[in-house]
Amino acid sequence: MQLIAYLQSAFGLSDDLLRQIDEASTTKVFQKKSIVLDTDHYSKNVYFVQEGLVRMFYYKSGRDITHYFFPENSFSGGSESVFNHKKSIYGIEALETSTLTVIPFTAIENLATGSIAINKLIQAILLESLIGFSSRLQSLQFETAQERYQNLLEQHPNILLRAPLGDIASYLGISQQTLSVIRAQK
Amino acid sequence: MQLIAYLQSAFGLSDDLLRQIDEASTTKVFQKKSIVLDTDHYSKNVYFVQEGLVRMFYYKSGRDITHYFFPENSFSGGSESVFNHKKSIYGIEALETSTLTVIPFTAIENLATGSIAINKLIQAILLESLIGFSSRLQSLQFETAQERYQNLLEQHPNILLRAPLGDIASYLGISQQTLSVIRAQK
DNA sequence: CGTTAGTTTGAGAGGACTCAAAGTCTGTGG
DNA sequence: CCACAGACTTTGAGTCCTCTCAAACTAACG
Repeated sequence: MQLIAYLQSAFGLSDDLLRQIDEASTTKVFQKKSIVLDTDHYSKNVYFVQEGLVRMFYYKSGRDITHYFFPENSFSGGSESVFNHKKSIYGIEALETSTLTVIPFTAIENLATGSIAINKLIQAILLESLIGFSSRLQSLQFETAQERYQNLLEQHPNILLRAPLGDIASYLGISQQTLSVIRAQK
Repeated sequence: MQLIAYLQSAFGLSDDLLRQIDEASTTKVFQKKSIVLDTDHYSKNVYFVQEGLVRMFYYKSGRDITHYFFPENSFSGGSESVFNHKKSIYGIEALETSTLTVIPFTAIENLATGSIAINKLIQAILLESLIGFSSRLQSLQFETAQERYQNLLEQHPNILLRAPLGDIASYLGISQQTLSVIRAQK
């Protein structure tokens, strides 16, 4: 789905706001395995995944860790760095050839100074992100690797099919070998 | 510090808004070990800790888990349930006799329909909460129990002194016994 | 069809858990 | 002011999950 259509259906923004967002944004195709956004850069962009699958990742002690997967019709962008003015430790990689709409967040911020609706949109995105973190936290703290895999399998079976095992392992917080073992026993 | 003074210094809200928030809020003293908010209830209140220390907790498989500690000058309240309309799994307990200001979030929401500044306040609270979760997640995923304890010791040494070990252990995501062992060796 | 990335398998090690029991602290009633 | 009960903390033994290191497979791509 296209960004504007999505915003309209999910948030019911006025035509005028939609037009302004549309004008500020650009849509680009990223090849499979290409880097959409490097780690450790300043970036005030938000990416809307129109088509395809991307992963947000970062480096921790030299390892590549998957922070999150973003399939079609989702917003990706290092929340913290977009809202703060900090360097983002996160990078974004296209796992499939993907069509992304790049939205400069500064444009959203400008609109936000004059529109309550846009503020609500921002809050909705923040809240969604918060809920995601919260459930991730619970899962890491209380579930075994096995259970986490099982949940992913039930909730996002397509990701299992579309992303490399290594990326999934780091997303689940386990080593690739462990994931392999878990997957074998079933 | 009192809520209004805090809001003024941290967010620079207008006198008019401050007055409205003040009028909607009430301040109460909770005895040590008393329950400020039960788990599994609907609650649209936000609590500002003027004095004392409270912990937010929930039950997971029959165990009492500390979600977070809130010392003086911080806002407590089950973010997710305040913003959604869901039951909160979180409860709040006073670890010390504490003075709390209870703010009905509906009042904030009402003000938010007409004030960009209030929207920014809401976003700031959400963002802070997001950053907190994020660092918690990282810590759980990559640090050993030992390191997590060490960090808490460095960043919030007072909590170690003011809260029971069992509550701290569940906050760190380890058993009380393990925390005891870690604390002994050093 | 060979090179490289991705996945599986195995052995051994270590951290944290559980269950269990002993020891210490704290506050209340005598 | 002391003694005792209940809460809190420590210590120990044994177990299990997940990790690392290492090596063998397998699939993908030019």
